Amino acid sequence: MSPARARTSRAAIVAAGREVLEERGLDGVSMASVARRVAVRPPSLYKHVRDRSALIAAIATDAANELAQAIEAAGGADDPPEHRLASMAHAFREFARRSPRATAMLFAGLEPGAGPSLESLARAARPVVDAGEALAGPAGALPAARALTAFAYGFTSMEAAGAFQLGGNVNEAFEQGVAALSSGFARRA
Amino acid sequence: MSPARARTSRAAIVAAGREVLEERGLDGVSMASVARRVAVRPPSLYKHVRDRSALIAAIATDAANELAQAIEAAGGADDPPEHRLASMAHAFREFARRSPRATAMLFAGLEPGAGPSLESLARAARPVVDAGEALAGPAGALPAARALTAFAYGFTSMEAAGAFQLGGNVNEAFEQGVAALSSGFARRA
DNA sequence: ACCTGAACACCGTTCAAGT
DNA sequence: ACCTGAACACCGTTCAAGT
Repeated sequence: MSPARARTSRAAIVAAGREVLEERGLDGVSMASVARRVAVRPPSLYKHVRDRSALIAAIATDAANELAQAIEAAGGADDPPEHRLASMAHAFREFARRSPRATAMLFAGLEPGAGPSLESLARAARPVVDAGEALAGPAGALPAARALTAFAYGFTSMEAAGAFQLGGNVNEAFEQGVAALSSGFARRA
Repeated sequence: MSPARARTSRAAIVAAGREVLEERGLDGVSMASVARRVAVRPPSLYKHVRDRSALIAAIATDAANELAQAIEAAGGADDPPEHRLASMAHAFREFARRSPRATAMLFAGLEPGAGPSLESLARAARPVVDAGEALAGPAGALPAARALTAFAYGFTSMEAAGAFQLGGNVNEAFEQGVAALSSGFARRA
């Protein structure tokens, strides 16, 4: 009559997984560590996620959706496209600083099946492509969006990895890169 | 009098590790799989590398040195800096296509201690900074080099991850991105 | 001086048994 | 319907014993 009530949920498991990911890295996201955090034994997780790689994929998709939301919020105004792109690039960088390891998961080519869902990534890409079209016209939209996304991701990823060891003003390099790409693609419109 | 002669070497182990890395991914680089490839039992590896994370770091450093060589070769001529930068960006992209998983290791922020040596990365960065200085002057050299490296890395990483799903001409986006960054930073010189 | 088998702790996963 | 302990295969690592 009272079959065992759920003591956790898929959402709680994914959220716990994201915490562990940022604290201990991807290797630290074990079924044991996540189960401990939601106060359950490891085998119980299999009632909510298929296996560890499905859990990793769910964590990545969760992060992608949060990123999409941040980018939508930043790109919504009807400013000139250069401003929207700069503001989305900033939002991306802030997300990457909050969630560096999740950001790496979104782009850095995990094993097939362990990455975020394509829909969640497409949702994050849409506002960038829209602003790219406003900037560079229909033909230039996709290359412009790709270049800006690649730049923002590459930059923040190197930043998170501590790759900028030579001093200098890192913020300025980011600003100038975004500005250079914007004006470079705009000219071709 | 004839103590056991070495049946393998650190170099052979690192080379085997790089093969396994590209074939099966980072998770596939186990002490067991690498030992099998060099025809030795797992415990023997510990005579040549401290532990698995030191092996991963050695694989990353090996890849960084190969990348540095490719970039040095591409950036050597005394062409105008725009040409040198474009040619180094192409060399980077070719390396990333040959060794996609190693490339991800070089930039995508592994756990501390598992990344490539800083010297090997600095060696790869040097020719880019030099060309950046020729393009943008002493003050603009570092931002220009960082922006171009971030772009090239981000782009090839997304390419390897299959992130460019929307069709269109991917090569063209890469070319245009490099050109936009070059001219954007040159103008500020 | 390096290689090996045995051993240990740990993890992902399955499954029968609980409630 | 979900949770659990027990069990299995696998991996990283150590170490004493071989040559």
